[in-house]
Order: sequence, then structure tokens, then C-alpha cells
Amino acid sequence: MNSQKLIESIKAIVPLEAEEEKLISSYLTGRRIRKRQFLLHENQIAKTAAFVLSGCLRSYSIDENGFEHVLQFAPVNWWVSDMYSFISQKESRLNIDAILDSEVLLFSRENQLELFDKVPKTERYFRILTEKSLVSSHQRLLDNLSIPARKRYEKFCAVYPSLINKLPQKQIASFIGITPEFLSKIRGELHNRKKS
Amino acid sequence: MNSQKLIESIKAIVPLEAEEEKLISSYLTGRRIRKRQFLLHENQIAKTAAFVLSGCLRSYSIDENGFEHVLQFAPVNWWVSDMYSFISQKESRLNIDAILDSEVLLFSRENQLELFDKVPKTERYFRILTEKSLVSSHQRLLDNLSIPARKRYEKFCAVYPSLINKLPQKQIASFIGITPEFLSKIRGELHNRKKS
DNA sequence: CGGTCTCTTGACGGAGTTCAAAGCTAGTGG
DNA sequence: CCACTAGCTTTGAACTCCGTCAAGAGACCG
Repeated sequence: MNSQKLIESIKAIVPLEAEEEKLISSYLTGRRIRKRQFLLHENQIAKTAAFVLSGCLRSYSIDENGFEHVLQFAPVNWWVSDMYSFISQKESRLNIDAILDSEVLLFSRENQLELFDKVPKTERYFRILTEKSLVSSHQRLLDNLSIPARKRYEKFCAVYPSLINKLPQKQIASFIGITPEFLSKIRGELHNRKKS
Repeated sequence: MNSQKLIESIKAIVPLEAEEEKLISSYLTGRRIRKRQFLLHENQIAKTAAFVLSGCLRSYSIDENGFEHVLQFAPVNWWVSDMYSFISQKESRLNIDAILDSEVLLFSRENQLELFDKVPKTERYFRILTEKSLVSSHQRLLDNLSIPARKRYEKFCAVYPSLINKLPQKQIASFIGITPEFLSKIRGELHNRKKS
């Protein structure tokens, strides 16, 4: 599978020699994942992180009452994995599956650490990516603590306009931390407000 | 101020030569911060990150209704900053102040980036730290979405036993995402349960 | 001591949940 | 290509967890 998309994403942050591009590509393996297929199950070990070439994946946990809580949506050009399991190589707490038919590049932790030594620029790339992830995770945390559900939904629509039409509403509800029923009511209100 | 505590913290993750230790130390400046003094105000630019040598700091945002939301407590041996502002050098959204009289080492983004080039091991140290931060931020997000306030409080007590006695309750309430009044009621219930 | 900040307690209110029922959509097999 | 089913969405009524407001009782510093 073509790794050019990932190479471009890396080059947007750190420059790469042709040699290095080849080396990086040699560490990657492509994979197709059908809608509803799993990339990772709870209690497995996340041997790889995945870079999304097409489609869309999500990571989520299941609580003791059986409810799903979406941690992340991963559209094209995003990375997804269970970071906890990936870095510690212990049993994962998250599930990862495909929301749409998707293609991904898989990158093992082992290969990642080896590559960090051979091409330090890749460690920089992931350092920067992780910093940005942390910032958005913090922002989401503060949003959940400080703004009510309706505004969180409006914000979601503003931040991820491309996802709105692709995703079932129950998964958006799960992401912003409310029940599907309540999201439906919010949407009803917003719709009525526009009419009047 | 003595930078040995930080050097030890780095050496727990990556080995360092005596030369490198000196270089790192030369980039740091010490500072005392009294209880209630600010290290960073909202809308300032976070020129530095701070490593806590003694005492305890916290970072928090203030919402449009004037309520504080604690993002992080930073006891001894932790780093604290507004990551968003620190990496982008844009205006911060967070405030950082001291909960107790404290001593910190300050490390500017400029120096950090320079050090990453001179001593790549330091970039690895921060890469690993940021990965771990991200994992705990994700876990806290999922906890807030999936478990009720009483259990979040019990979990907080289990995870940060050393902080319980140092912090005013209203700040613990803010951290776990409830009002001080409701935390007081939870504590009342837990107390009564033990008696019977 | 006096004043300010924190903690407690109680009555009330509201945002969001639960449960149930019905309509809708989309994937699947014949 | 249609029919059937399973899952998604909507709607409403009852309920609950937690927030709001208010008032009083500590606790901590100058």
C-alpha cells in the first residue's frame, strides 16, 4: 500500500532525505479494514499504531455497565492506537474498530523505537504530534468540565464538520459524553430554533 | 537553586554524561513562588515550563461564568506549564499558581528546542514524558465520561493519597468536576457509612 | 480578636438519564 | 430487486444526580 501520504505528513513537520523516506516505508505494512472490523480488542496488546490512509476508525472503552465511550475518531491522515498499551506493551483498555471501510499503515512499537535511533527526526515528528495530542486532550477535558451538552455539540459540529454526515449520531453522543436520546432532543431544539 | 532533582528524574529515563548534566543545568533558572503567587496568567505567553522542586502548583482555566476548573496539580518532581501556549508561543488559556510555598526550575521553550539539538536524549526524555501525560489525560477523560462523582472522588483519594491533606477541598472538587457543596455531601455520606 | 475564606447542611431547581414505544434506515439474503 | 430484520433515531413521561442559593459554623491569617 502507498505510504506517500504518511511521508508527506512527516515532511510537513521535519524534512526528510530520499534515503530516510525509503527506510521509513520499509517499516510499514498496509492493511485493509472493513467497516465494523476490529483493529484492536480490549485486553489485547497494541503491537502497532495505525496511520489512516482512507476511511475512518475510532477508539473507545466499554464501562462496567456496557456503555461505550468514544475516546477518538481517526479520519484520514490521523494516527490511532491505544497509547497506554502501545507504549507499555500491556493489555489494552480500549477497542479500535473501523467506522467505514478503511486502509491503514501499521507501525509496530519495536520498529518505532528502532527508527527513533536510526532517524532521530522521526522521534521529533512523534514528539510534536504527541504534544499536540496532549493539548487537544486537555482542551476536551476542560470543555467537558465547563460547558453544557448543547454547546459541546455545537463546538463538535464546528471542529469536525466533515465527520457530522459520516457518523451515526449515537457515536457523536458518546464522544461528547451524553446519551443518544438527549442528543436527539438537542438537535430537535436547534432545528426548531432555525425555523423560527 | 539545585537542579539535581531534575537531573535524577531525567537519568531515571535516559542515561546522561557529566558534561550533559552541566549543560542541562546551565539552561535552568531557579525561582521561589509563595503560596497564591502566579507563575502564569491567562492571556500571557508561557515562556517557560516549570519543574517542581518543593511545594505544589496547579494549572486551571476560568470559564465564562467565573468558575475555576483545575487541569493539573503539580507536586514535587512534576512538570507544569500551559502546554498549548508553551509549544505555540500564543496566549495562554490557563492560569498557574502555587498552592503551597514552592521552588521551581524554569526552562524556556527556546532553550528546550536548542537542547533537543545538542543533547537528543533530552528530546527522548520529554517525548516519553509527554506520552505518559497523554495516557493519563485520556484516562481522566474516560473516567469523567463513565463513572459517577462519588467513585471519581474515591479514585482520586486512591491515586493521590499524598495530596488529600494538602489541598483545600474546593480544589479537589474542581479537579474531579463537581461543586464544593456536592463534594462535601459525598464526604458526609462516606463518613456515615464507615460508622455503621 | 476580627475578617475573610472554607466547609457544612438543607430546600429547591434543572440538566441530563432511563425506560418504553413507535417510526425510520440500511444492510442482508432469497 | 424486494422483503425482512436489526439497529438507529425520535419522542415523551418519570426520575436522579448534581447544581444553585442561602445561611451558619468552623478555620486560618494578620
